[in-house]
Formats: sequence, C-alpha cells, structure tokens
Amino acid sequence: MKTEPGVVGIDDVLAMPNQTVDWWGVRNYQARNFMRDQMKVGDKVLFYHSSCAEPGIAGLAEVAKLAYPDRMQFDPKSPYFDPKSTPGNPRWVNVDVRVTKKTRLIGLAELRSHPELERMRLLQRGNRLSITPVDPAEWEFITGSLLK
DNA sequence: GCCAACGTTGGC
DNA sequence: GCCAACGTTGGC
Repeated sequence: MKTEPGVVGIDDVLAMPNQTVDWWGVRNYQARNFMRDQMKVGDKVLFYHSSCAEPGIAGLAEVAKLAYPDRMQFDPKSPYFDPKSTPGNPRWVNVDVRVTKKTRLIGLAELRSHPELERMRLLQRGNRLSITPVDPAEWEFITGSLLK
C-alpha cells in the first residue's frame, strides 16, 4: 500500500494510537475494490513510501479493520470530497492499517534488482495503482531474505 | 519540471 | 459505446 510520507509516513503512523491509521484518500476504483473485496483483518501489508526522495518499502503492517466509508468523502473542505457520495450510499471506503514494524528502506532499484520480484505488481511498468496484491512468494522473499 | 502510462469525462 | 481531450500518478 502506497502512501506519501509528506502526508502520512511510517513515523506518523507509529505515533498514532495503536500505530493504526485509516487509509483515507483512495479515489481509484480498482484500489478501492481491493480494500472492499479482498482485504481481511490480519492480512499482511507492505508499507510503501511514494512520491518522495527515497521511494520504497518502509515497513510492515497489517489490516486492522475491514473496509468502511472513507471519512474525507463527506467533508466539503477536503480535496477528497466527493459530491456524488452520500452517507447512505458511500462511494469510497478504506480499511485501517496497523504498522507492525519499521524496516530499513528497501528502495525501488533494489527491489528491481531481484529476479524473484520481477513480476511483482508494484514494479510493473506503468503501474499507478496505490494498492496492489503481493504474491505470498514475494512477501516471503522480502521479509525472509531482504530483511534478514 | 518532464513525461509515460494510465484513468476519467463527456459529447456524439 | 466510441474516443478525444483532459487529469493524475509517480519515478526521474
């Protein structure tokens, strides 16, 4: 799951109660559907920093709460406000994410250097999705080999 | 700031 | 439903 550290970085989440944050602001249907349809409490998450000086994996996390309406869509003052969304029929949802471990930063170049991660969705050319599935083998390689 | 690669919008 | 124009993402 990508986040911009200038907005909410891993240190910000670690400073929050229960090291947990609501993943507000996703406004892409595919990414929303991953949260809504796929993610369960306890699912493991790679916490990724994007649009910053050092893009890469910054930590490990897990899903702490099933998808529910994103609070920003109802706030007219928020850039994430959606006038077409109503509390009775919300368009956007988010899960809660709890950071379980801050790791060393694994940069993009390093990720790309490993053939084991060649097919990782995050690394595919043209990928702009802020939430992408991670293959169990990819998770194992990253947590088992790269972070040892 | 550039720009590739998308995704969304809206006229038809 | 098509598709051109426009907007966004995100690494560099």
